[in-house]
Amino acid sequence: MVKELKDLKVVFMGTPEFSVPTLKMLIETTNVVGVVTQEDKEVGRKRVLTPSPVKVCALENNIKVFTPHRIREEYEDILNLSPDIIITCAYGQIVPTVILDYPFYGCINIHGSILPEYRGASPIQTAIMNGDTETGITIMYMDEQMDTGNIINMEKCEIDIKDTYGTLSDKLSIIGRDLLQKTLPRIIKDDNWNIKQDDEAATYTKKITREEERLDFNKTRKELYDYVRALNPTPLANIELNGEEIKIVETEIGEELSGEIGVITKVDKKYFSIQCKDGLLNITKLKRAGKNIMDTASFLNGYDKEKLLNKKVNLNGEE
RNA sequence: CGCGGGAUAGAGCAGUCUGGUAGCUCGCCGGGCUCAUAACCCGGAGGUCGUCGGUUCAAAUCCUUCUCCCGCAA
Repeated sequence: MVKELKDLKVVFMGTPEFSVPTLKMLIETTNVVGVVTQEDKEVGRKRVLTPSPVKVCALENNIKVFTPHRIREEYEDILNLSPDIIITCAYGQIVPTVILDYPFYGCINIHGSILPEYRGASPIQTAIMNGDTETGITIMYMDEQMDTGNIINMEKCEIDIKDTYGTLSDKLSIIGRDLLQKTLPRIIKDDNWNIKQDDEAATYTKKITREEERLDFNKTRKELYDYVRALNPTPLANIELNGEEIKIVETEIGEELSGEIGVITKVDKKYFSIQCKDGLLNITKLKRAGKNIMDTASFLNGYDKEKLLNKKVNLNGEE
């Protein structure tokens, strides 16, 4: 059953901006018969029902959209589309076996790491957080468990020292799209790798919790620097200073120095520095509650410097 | 109507409670000092104080309408 790509009936499942480039590519090159995404969410202070980026894109292209509350129970509509293949990219729900078993060419997933490393919810953030210099995209078949299926193709990607979750996510999103485009013809011809994962080597990632957003200055400068960019642009790492939660947007690794952990030991014109395990972490860009992101120079223009120098940030949440 | 913060010069803030000709820290422009400077000194431009209306001799300030931005929570 070899088909032309443009006749291939595809159901796409995805939710965030990350998935959109891939969806667009599929719309151009295949026959996308349906898109499955998460329900519209009440967002923000006004609680406006907001559709996911994938839904917006699908509607713009007049493609049927399905937003099952629990796909585990509401899968009939999807099967009724009789897809030849289902392609998933950051959908956000576990897909039941009934669906996985249905399409002739199977269900494939685009994952933001080089599997079996970083299975799970936050592969991109975790790679940055760990200070990795390389990550990538894996395209693989889906099975009942999370990110455990056979590998079809992968492509590596360098992580720049200045990459954030946001910038790296953008890069991987494009790499994923292009890699899928290259790989799709081979999937149809059944001429792909189909390599079993080495479960022994697997590592796992989990969602970052609210408490984990607080910086722990018992760590090293590099660890904190990586942590901050792993949480940028969302949800952003934070510190508590003078009773106020301040989000940390961007830092630099400062000089090597020892001193009491968590104390602001230096206030420059363009940044201030907090003592961590092996030296100073320079805070160069931040965000106060109720304010927009600003560079530290601006922050310092309006902030009483006596409330900064030699003050200690709240280290609660320490182990 | 989920809770809360905010809108004052290009940026960040103070001033609002106790109405009385708009201020601070930067940036910018010009000049000076210096071997030099992101340092220092002198001078300058730049604001209808988010919007509508009201109270008042007088409103950034008090009362009211609306708009926009942001944090939390979901």
